[in-house]
Amino acid sequence: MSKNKIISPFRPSAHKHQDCLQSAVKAAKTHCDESGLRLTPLRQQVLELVWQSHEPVKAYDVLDKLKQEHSSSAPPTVYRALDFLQEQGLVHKIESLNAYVGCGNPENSHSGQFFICQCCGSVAELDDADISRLIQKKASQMGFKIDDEMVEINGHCQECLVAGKSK
Amino acid sequence: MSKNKIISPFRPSAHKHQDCLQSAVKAAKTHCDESGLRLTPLRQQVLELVWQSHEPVKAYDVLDKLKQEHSSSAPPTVYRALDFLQEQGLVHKIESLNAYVGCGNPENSHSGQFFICQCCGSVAELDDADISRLIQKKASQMGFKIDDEMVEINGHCQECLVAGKSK
DNA sequence: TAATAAATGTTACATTATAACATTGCATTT
DNA sequence: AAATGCAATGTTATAATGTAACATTTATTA
Repeated sequence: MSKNKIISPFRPSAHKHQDCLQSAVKAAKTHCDESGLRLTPLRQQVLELVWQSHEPVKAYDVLDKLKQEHSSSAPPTVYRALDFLQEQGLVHKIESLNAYVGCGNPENSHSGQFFICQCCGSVAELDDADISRLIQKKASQMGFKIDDEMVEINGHCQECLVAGKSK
Repeated sequence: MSKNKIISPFRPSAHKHQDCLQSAVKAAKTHCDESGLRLTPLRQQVLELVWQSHEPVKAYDVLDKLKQEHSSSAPPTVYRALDFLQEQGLVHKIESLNAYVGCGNPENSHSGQFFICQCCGSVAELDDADISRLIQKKASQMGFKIDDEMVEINGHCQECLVAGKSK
């Protein structure tokens, strides 16, 4: 499989998002089954809430929605579920936004490169071996050993540019 | 001038840090003079506190130290100064740490790539054109227009690796 | 079934950051 | 020098993000 892949592209605003959500849940179930881990109803619900869109969502927004069906929810409820999902590569945290976004390819562990549209708020995720390799090379030149990469790029996606939005 | 440069290298633990601090303050003064901006005593003091080391410092740690000489300080005092210094490229925020680090090259505006040692906490900053160019190329392929890049790499620096620390 | 571990509930609090309005200080014009 | 305007700082309060610590419940296994 190519390592230069688009994990989650920018989506046309009218795409059939239900499919994204369903395949994410299915992948999560498969992953957890194979790893002997429990995708509990709570964890699945948090995963689904994160996958409500391709925009990163805030922990406290997830909490608010969670409370509607599950009144005992509190901050630790959400943070624990998000921590679990992150550890399993099912969601990523966008550090520059303090927000979380679903991962479209939990099969392969990766840190990902994120392109964040400041106009529509959507995020596209790449897992691009060229970028990783180059960063790795630069690190080696300094004698630096990489544990984890964070690449978050802010800008404007094609759809917003074409629409002439500027925000 | 080469664009592939190390803005701030990892420093030997015993380097003469006073020189780093002094040249940072001098560069800041020059920059503000040339731009008609005011490096007020407060802003300079915050800059100096950020430059106490090559480790990112937390806003509230800056605040605690500031209070010792300047008892009226409050969170907005520090955040305003940090915002000013960031806008002028005199400090960078490390998003993954919610912490701030001095910039060794405020002359040229840049977003920088940061290598963070999880052992000693030090940060090295690159402004590497190869990395920027590659990210730019990948963005173009998606029709994405970049406004700002954040690259934060966690790992272990050479000095810590040699010393066999693992933390 | 009892023991254990994992997950969730619950309360409290720590950390990070900003809003809103008041005051002060500096620069320019008169 | 006085009046004006704007930038900077002071001040209070609160919002937003995240965690510690311990109790309880649920699932798994001995």
